[in-house]
Amino acid sequence: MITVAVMHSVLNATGDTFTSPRYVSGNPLIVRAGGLIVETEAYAERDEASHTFRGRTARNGVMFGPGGGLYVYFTYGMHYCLNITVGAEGRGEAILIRAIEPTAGIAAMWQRRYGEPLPDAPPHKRLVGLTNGPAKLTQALGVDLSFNGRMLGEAHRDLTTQLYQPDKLPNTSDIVQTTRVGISRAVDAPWRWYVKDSSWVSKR
DNA sequence: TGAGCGATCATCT
DNA sequence: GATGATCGCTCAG
Repeated sequence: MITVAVMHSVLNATGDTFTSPRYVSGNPLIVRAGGLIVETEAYAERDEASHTFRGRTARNGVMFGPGGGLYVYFTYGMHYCLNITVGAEGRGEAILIRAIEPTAGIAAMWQRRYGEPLPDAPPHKRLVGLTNGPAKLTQALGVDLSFNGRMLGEAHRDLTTQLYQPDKLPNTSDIVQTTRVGISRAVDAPWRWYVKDSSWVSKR
């Protein structure tokens, strides 16, 4: 239930100071970027696929914190992934944000992802590629290890969630529940959810 | 269009 | 020393 609630939220991030010659004339801007969460995975404490399965370590300590914390980890030598803790303090539970549908700060996300200004007529395929994966969205939002251990809504380089048009929430029938991606253990646990009709879902 | 694979390093065994 | 909650490029079909 918590996972589905997270999926009904908009994720916003105030990334690093960002300068683009196209949008800024001489002065750097703080850019707020974000999007509707359209794909998530849940990881529980006694879950073989979870970082918390073997107990608390220096790396996964944030996952044992109170709900609403940000657990960011570095993987494959080059990627960051973002989780939001959801369990009570002492329980290693979190939700991996796997994809968002951009709603704000698209120019900033484009610059971060592709290293170039947003073109006048951006190809749909590249718009989707901005944030249709856990490491893609962290790159687009400017999320790195400096966010690890912070709480949602914390000031300065913060990350927040808010309900997206509460009167227009998608029906639960529009949400698909299925197995998680890219794991080698507990592969049958149906702990991934995504918005059925969103182009930004990483894998169907 | 999909399979295969290299990149690259923190973390854990 | 091995592995990984990934991504993007290349190549074959």
